[in-house]
Amino acid sequence: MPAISTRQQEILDFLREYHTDRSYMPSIREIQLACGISSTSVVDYNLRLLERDGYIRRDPDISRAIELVGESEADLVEVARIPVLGAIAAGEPIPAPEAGAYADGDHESFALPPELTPRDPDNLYALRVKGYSMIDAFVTDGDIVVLRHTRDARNGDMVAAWLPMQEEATLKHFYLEGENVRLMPANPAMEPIIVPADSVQVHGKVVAVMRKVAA
Amino acid sequence: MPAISTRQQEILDFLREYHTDRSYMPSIREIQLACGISSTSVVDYNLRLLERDGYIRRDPDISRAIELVGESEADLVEVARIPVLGAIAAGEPIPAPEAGAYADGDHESFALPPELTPRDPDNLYALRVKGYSMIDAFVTDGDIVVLRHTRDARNGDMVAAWLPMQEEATLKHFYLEGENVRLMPANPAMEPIIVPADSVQVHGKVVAVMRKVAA
DNA sequence: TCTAGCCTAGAACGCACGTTCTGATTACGC
DNA sequence: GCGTAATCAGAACGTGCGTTCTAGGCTAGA
Repeated sequence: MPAISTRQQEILDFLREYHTDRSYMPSIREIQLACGISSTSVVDYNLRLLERDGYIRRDPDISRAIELVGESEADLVEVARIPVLGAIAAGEPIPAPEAGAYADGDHESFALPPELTPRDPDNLYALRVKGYSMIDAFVTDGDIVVLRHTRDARNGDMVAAWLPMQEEATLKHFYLEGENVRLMPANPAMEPIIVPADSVQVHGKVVAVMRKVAA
Repeated sequence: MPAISTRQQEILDFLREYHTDRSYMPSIREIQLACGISSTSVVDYNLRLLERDGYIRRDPDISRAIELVGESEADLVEVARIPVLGAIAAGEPIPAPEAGAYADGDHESFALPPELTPRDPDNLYALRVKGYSMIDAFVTDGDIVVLRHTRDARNGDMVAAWLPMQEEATLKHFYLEGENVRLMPANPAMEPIIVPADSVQVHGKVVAVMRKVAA
């Protein structure tokens, strides 16, 4: 792209600023006023140059029909925003995903990249993993686990389970075996937990794991 | 939000469609034409209702100044797109992040959520983890590791290293100890690799890990 | 049947706004 | 200097476009 004059740069900046505020583009005369330009023809002249150099696109005879090309839109990806309800740690209760929390509560939110988003992005929430009690499942302290809220897990699912008797929360693989539920660590060196099915509360199944490594 | 008539729904749909195409809003008469409405006053009337019910916002006397409220913009987040250069597996060479690959090559790309993006989002690339040779670092088969390309790692960094002598690639913690480099697994049950510093090529340090759990 | 409210028509009004025309001013190479 | 091109001024023109006025067709309840 060719270099542009300070005036053109000024116009371009104003376009960006105006658009983010109002979501539509300024008129010629508004540009004139904002940039301290004396005539509409000067604005038109500079817009013409900006269009020739590929910075903007214009539709003739249409009001405010200026498009900023090549920027923003390409880097803007629609992502699912999911609430981070809290932390999951062995021994602490799992925060309940109360109704309405999914939309936009006062919770911290997290942008899940499209590549990791399941087909059905509803009822998703995230928990921050606390402690080192689930390293057997490649999940360690500080990780963010993304869960879909569900009460009935299928065999093999990795679930956030709450054991009311033991007052313990864990992240384990879920297996229903007759009357009992086996909560299975991924590490053969650790023992599975086997409890009656009615003394386990499944709060959700893990659909994604993310971790930021300390720089 | 109150229910809206089919005509209002039709207008709303057209607004969305038109805006995604042209990035500005249609005029009253364009809406009239597209929705098969006989009069501009009917369009204005319905737009008035849509505004009253909170679906859109309008600026009076300004052409095409219709904003769709509550949607899209809030869910659009600027994310860093990073290229997935290939896979890292023990025994296979690490794909070289050739110059220009960061921008937008023909590589698959991945949207890194802002929460996991480092301050400096340059020189980032991603590798798909193949095999189970790094489970000691909470990284398992199928994971996506995000790395920043760098040649000099600092002690404790988790790096993608290439050992030309052994023809082996690994993901390990890096420690420089005098003349030697110790590549340290996170699991005490596994032995560290100690090699001369000049026979190790650091290709990058891990800044994030992500995993999609099979549904 | 009358009336009230909701929705639709058609046309006209008038400002908003893109465009264009004629010059003036500045910048730059010779 | 001089000439050409680039940039800027000011004004006028024509139309795009929001707005409004009047009025007609619905349906429902009194």
